Amino acid sequence: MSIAKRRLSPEASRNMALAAARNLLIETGPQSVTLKAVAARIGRTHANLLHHFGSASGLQKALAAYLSAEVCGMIAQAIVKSRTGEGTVRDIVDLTFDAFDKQGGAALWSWMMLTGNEDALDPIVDAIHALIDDIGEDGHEDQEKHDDTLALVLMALGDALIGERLSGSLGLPRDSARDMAERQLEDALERWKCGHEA
Amino acid sequence: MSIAKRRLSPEASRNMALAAARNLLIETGPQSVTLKAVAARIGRTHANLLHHFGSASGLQKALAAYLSAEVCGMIAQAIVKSRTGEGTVRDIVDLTFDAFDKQGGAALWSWMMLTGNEDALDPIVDAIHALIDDIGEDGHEDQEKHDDTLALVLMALGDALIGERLSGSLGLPRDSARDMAERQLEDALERWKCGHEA
DNA sequence: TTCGCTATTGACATTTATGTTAGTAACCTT
DNA sequence: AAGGTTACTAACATAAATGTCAATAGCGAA
Repeated sequence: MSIAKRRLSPEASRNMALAAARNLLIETGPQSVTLKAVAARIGRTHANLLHHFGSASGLQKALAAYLSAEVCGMIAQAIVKSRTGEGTVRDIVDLTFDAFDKQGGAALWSWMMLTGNEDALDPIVDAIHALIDDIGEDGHEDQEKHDDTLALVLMALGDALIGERLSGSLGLPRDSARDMAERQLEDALERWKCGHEA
Repeated sequence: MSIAKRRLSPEASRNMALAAARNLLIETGPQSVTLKAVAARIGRTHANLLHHFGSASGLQKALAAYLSAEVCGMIAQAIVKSRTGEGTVRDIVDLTFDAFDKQGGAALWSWMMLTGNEDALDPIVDAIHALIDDIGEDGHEDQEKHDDTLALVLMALGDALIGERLSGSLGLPRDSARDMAERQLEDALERWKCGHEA
């Protein structure tokens, strides 16, 4: 029927759709990431998205993988810089918090958990695993290291969800949680170093 | 028409509905807390809930207030016990974590934030405010006190959402996050005490 | 007992998200 | 240029959630 649009490669179509979905997620929340809304952003129909992703949950899973890759790439860079002395511990904290907040990680992941779609979180868990192996001064895998990473991630997630609301109400500066996380991570790095030297 | 059920007082009806809604929230997540599902649990129709709560978002707000009261009452008790020496710091941590996890606080709270329903969170924020005034040995209101409370709450929220998934994948025991929170809160209490004596 | 109030319901309307299908046309290969 | 593959669309179908409304009947008050 009528005027068919210019054809895109399946990859280009998927990437455009995923970028649009991510922006939609960040701007207006997970519940607004619908086939119709995403399609409208890239000038297609929702049937087109079903063609490329198979189903709505297929789009969700693809979005999870897409966000994981994007976000973990950023954090990995910060860690590398930190190890070579170019970056600070605070950079790691900021990038982790941003990944959950500004990048939409918290919205996506908590939505997945709350809707029982836990499988979609596999890529991000794998990515965190990889980050833990990279973080710190060397490759040893202490229990402590996992503990401290867990605490950092949990605080980042919590902060992205309710940090603004809560710190505002308590009269705290917006980056109060980041300050706490920074302190804790610095203590942790110190501990790891000593433990290794001993 | 036909067979009308036995009439309940508005309060009894509301309380039954709210308890059902809370259980539904805990068991199957926020998206399953619909008028129809809640009504089915108490043997009524969804039109009945609309009669009592005005709208679906009215039910949500009432649920938020209901959960806040229930949960904060528990935590407040733990704090009182802790001050009289009957309870431990760990009790406070456990109750806070349970409030978000087993009591459904995290599901409700993050659901409200993600759906842009932030107003419904007022009662919880107020309750946290009240708790902060109670916590610790005395009534002084240091910045630090707020900081540490914020960290505790954020970790509890994060843990409720993805703690099981993440700690499991990292090979950590399930209560790893609680252990960390306990340590931090003990340090904090020590700091507050010293600051006050000085 | 009678009367008024209202808790309760069934039937209907609306909106929205997801999914299906057949047909069209753009692009690549030959 | 011809033909096949498939990206793309419109139209339809379906299911679920919310909301409206008139009618019924339980329950307390007079």
